[in-house]
Amino acid sequence: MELSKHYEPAGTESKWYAHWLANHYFNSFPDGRPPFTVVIPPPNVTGVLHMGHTLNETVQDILVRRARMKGFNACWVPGSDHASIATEARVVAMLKEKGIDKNSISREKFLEYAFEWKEKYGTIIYDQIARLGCSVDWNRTTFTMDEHYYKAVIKVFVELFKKKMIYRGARMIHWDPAARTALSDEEVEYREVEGTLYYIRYQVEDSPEFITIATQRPETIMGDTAVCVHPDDPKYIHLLGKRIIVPLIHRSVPLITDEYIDMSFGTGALKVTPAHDINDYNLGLKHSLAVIDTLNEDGTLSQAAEIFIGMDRFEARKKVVEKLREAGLLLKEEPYSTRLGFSQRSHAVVEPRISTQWFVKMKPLAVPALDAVLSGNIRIHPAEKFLATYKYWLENVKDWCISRQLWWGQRIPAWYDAKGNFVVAENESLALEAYQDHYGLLAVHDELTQDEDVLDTWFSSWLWPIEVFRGITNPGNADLRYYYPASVLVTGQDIIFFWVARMIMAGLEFQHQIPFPDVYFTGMVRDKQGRKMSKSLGNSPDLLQLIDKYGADAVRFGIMIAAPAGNDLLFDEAGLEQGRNFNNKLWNALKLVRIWGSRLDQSGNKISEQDPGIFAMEWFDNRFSQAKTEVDRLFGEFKISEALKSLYSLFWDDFCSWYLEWVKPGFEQLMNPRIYDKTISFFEDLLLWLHPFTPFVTEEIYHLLRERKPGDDLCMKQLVTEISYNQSVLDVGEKLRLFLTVGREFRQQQQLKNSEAIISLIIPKEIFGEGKSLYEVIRKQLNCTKIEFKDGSYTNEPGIQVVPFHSYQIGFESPKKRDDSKIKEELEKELAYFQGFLESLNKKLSNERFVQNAKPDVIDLERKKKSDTEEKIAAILRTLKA
RNA sequence: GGGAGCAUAGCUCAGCUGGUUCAGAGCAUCUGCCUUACAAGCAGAGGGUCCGCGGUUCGAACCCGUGUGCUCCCACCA
Repeated sequence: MELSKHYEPAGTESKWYAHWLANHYFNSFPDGRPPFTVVIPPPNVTGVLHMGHTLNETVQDILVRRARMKGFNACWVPGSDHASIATEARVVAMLKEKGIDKNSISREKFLEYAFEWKEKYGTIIYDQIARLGCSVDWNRTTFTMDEHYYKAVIKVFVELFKKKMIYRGARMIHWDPAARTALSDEEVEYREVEGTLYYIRYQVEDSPEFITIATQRPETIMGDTAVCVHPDDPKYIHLLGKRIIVPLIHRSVPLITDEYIDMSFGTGALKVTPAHDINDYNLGLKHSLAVIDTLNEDGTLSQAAEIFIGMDRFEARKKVVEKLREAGLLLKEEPYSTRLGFSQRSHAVVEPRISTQWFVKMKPLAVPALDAVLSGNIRIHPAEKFLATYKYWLENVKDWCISRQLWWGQRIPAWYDAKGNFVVAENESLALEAYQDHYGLLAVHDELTQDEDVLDTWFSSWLWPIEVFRGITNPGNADLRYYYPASVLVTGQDIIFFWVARMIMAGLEFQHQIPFPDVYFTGMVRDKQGRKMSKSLGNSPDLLQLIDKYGADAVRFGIMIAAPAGNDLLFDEAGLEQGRNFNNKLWNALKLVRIWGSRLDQSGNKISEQDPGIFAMEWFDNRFSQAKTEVDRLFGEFKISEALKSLYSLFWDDFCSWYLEWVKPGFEQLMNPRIYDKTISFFEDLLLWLHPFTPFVTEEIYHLLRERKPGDDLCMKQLVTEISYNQSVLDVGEKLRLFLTVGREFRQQQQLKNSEAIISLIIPKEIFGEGKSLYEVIRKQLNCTKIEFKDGSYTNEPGIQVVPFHSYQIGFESPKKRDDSKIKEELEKELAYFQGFLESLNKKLSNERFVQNAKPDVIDLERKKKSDTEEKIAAILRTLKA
C-alpha cells in the first residue's frame, strides 16, 4: 500500500473515534482494577468549547488515556451544566425574536421552550469533545438538570435547611437589573470605568448655607436619608445638629457624623443612600436611617423616587444632572475613574439592593474544606500560586446567596401560606404535612404556593463529583463506592471559588470524604498578544475549524506544548503547526521503516556483535528508559507540557535523527531482520508513550507498522515503565562522573594534607585507553592531588580512580557524511574542553578557603544527564579505531 | 488599601539542594541544501549585563535585602 506524502488526519480521526466507541473502550464498569476517575468540569449547555475548554479537556484526556494504559479502570464522566442565568438569557432572547415576551407565558411553557432549546443546542459541546478525541464514557453523560440531579439538589437543600445551614433573610445583595435576579458576590466582576464625580450643593435647612457632597450617582439622591460628615471635621463642625434639604425632592434629612468618613475625599461630606450602596446601608443600620428604595427590579426609577418614575437609571442620571444644573446646584463635575461591578452573566452594571433571599451559612462548611487542603489531603497544583488564595477566601468567606429570580433551574422547595409562613420540604405533599405539623391546618381558601425562585447554578455544580455517580439520590451505591473520590480534578483557575472550593465543601459535608486528592489548575488561554479571548476582539478561534485545518492531534499538541501548569497560555497557531509537523514526522518514520520491511536480509547471516547497529540499539534502549523515568516523574508533578517536550525530543532527535540514521542500511543494502524487529518495537513503544497526547495518529501508525487488524488497538495497550535498567547500560547513562572529595573531617580521616584532596573521575575507557594525552592532562592539572587508588583494576597510576566504562557507540552525523578531518577537529575541541574544565577544578583546589570551608565533605559534581560531549568523544574514538 | 506570583535569547518558557548540563530548549531569524522517510525536511549560524542596586559566600541566574516594571486575586472611599 502506497502511503501519502503527508499525514492526513481527517479520515483517520473519524475512523478511529468511531472504532473506539464501537468497541466500548471508554465505557467503564466497576471491576477488580484500581479506578481512575475524572469528572469533566461541565461546560455551559449554551456554549461552544473555547480554547480554555480545549486545554482542560486535552489535559484530562491525556491523564485518562495514560491511566487506562497504565492498567487503571479509567472512567471519565462527561456532562454539561444548565447555567441558569446564561441559558435563561439566551432562551428569553430566542423567544423575543419569535415575538414572545417571557412575562406573557407561563413558567411551564417557558421551561418547555428552554428544554427544547437545550435539546437543539446542548449537544454542540459534546460533538466538539468527541472531535477532540476525548475518551469519555458517553453512557455516563450527566446534565445538571437531569431528573435525578434535580432531586439531588432539592434533597441537599432540604437537608441543609434542616441543619439550619440555609436561611432566608433580607440582605443587601448584588442585583442584576438585566436578568432581574440576585447574584452571589462571586458572580460580580469589577472593571475600571471612566466616570464623573458630581459635586452637588445641598441646602442646610433654615439657613442660607449649603453643604456640598460629591457623588458618582446623582440619580440616587432621591433615596438619600442623611448626609454624613466626620465628627472632627472643622469645615462642618458648626452645622452639627442641623438638617439638610435633599435637592429636587426637597426632603429634609439629618446631618449625621461617623468616623467612617474620609475628610480628605471630595468635600468630606457624604450623601447617605442606604438602599443603593452597601456602605451606606451599613451606615443606615448603625444610625437607624430610613431606607428608600428608588429603583425597580429592572433598573428603572420607582414610585419612591418621586421624579422620573419609570425612567432607566442611566437616563435618569442625565436628567437629574440637567435639573441640578438648571437649579444652580451642580457645583462642578470632574472625571473620575472607578471600579464598577458587572454581572458575570448578563454584563449589566449590578445594583446593590436590599431583598429577601436564601443564603447558605458558609463558616461551618469552610472550616473542614480549608483543613483538607492545609493538611495536604488535597493537593493544589501549582500550590505556590493558588494555596494562599484558597486559604484567604475560606478564612474570610461570606454567606452564599443561592436564590435566583429565574425559572431555569432547580426551584426552591419552600412553600408559603398567605400569611408568609413557610416550610421547606422535598415536594408539595411533604410540604403540606410539614406545614400542618408546624402551623396546624391550612386555613380554608388558603393554599401553599411554592417559592418562585430557582437555585444558583453552582448550588447544583458543587454536587457534581458525587451525583454523577448518583451519590446523593442513591447513597452508597456500587458506582459511588468504586469511583468516588475522583482521582484528579482539572479545571480553570477562574472557578476556584465558584466551584472547586464548594465541591470540597460538598464532598466533605455530604459524602464525608474529599472529592479528589489533586486539583490541577490550568491557566487562562489568551491570544498571542496576551489579551483575553473574546468574541468582540475576534481573537477566539473556532475549535472545529482548527481541527479541520491541522487535525485534532495537532491542536492537542499545540495547546499542550505551550501550557505550563497554572500559567496563562498564549495561544499561537504556530504551536499547532509544530504539532502538525510532528505528526508528519511520525508518519514519515513509518514510511521509512516500511521500506526497510520490504527489503529485509533473508540470508540468515548472523549479525556481528561489533555491528554499529547493536550499539545503537543498546544506546537507544537506555536512552528510552531514561526518558520514561523522566516522563513518569513529570507526570507525577503534573508537568504535562514538560513531559510532552521530553517525548517530542526523544522521538525527533534521539529516535529519528540519531537512532534511525545509525541503523539505516547503506545504499542498496538490505536491512538486518534483528535490527528491524527491534526498531519496530522501539517505534511501537514510542507510539504507546505518545498516544495519550496524540491518540489518532499514533493509533493509525501502530496499525500500519505491522499491518495489525482493528481490535488489536493501541489505546488499550499496556504502557509500562521498566523499573530496572540494564546495569551495564546504566553506566552509559551516567556518562561522566566526577567526585571531588575535600573537607576538613574527611581529610583528617584520610590523613591528607591541607593542600590535598581526592578526585575520582569516572570516564569512558575509550578516552583513557586511547588518549594517554588526556590522562597526562589530568595529571598535570591536578598536581596537588594525592594518590588514592582503590580500584586497581585498570591502571597503576595513582591519584585518579578510573573505572572501566561500558563501551557504546553513537552516530553524531549520518555515516555517509563522515569527514575525518572534521572529526579530529572535534576531538581537539573536546580535549580543550576537558582541559578548561580541569583547570577550573585546579583553581578551586588551590583556593585555600575553598578547601578549608567547603561543606559537605563530598562535593558531587555528577553530571546527571546526557551530554553530547561524552557521546561525541566515544563516537569519535570508535570511528577512528575502526 | 491587603495579599500572591512573575521578571533568563526577538517570542514562550526550562533551569531541582548555590559549584561544568550553567547560561539552556522550542518557536522565530539568517545561511546553505528538492541528499534515495520527511522542504510539514536536513546541515549550520547568529542572538542573553539571567530587570537595576546592595548583601551573604571561596563561589550567586539560584539565598537575603532593596528599587523598578508587569500580572493576578481579594476588599470596594462617596
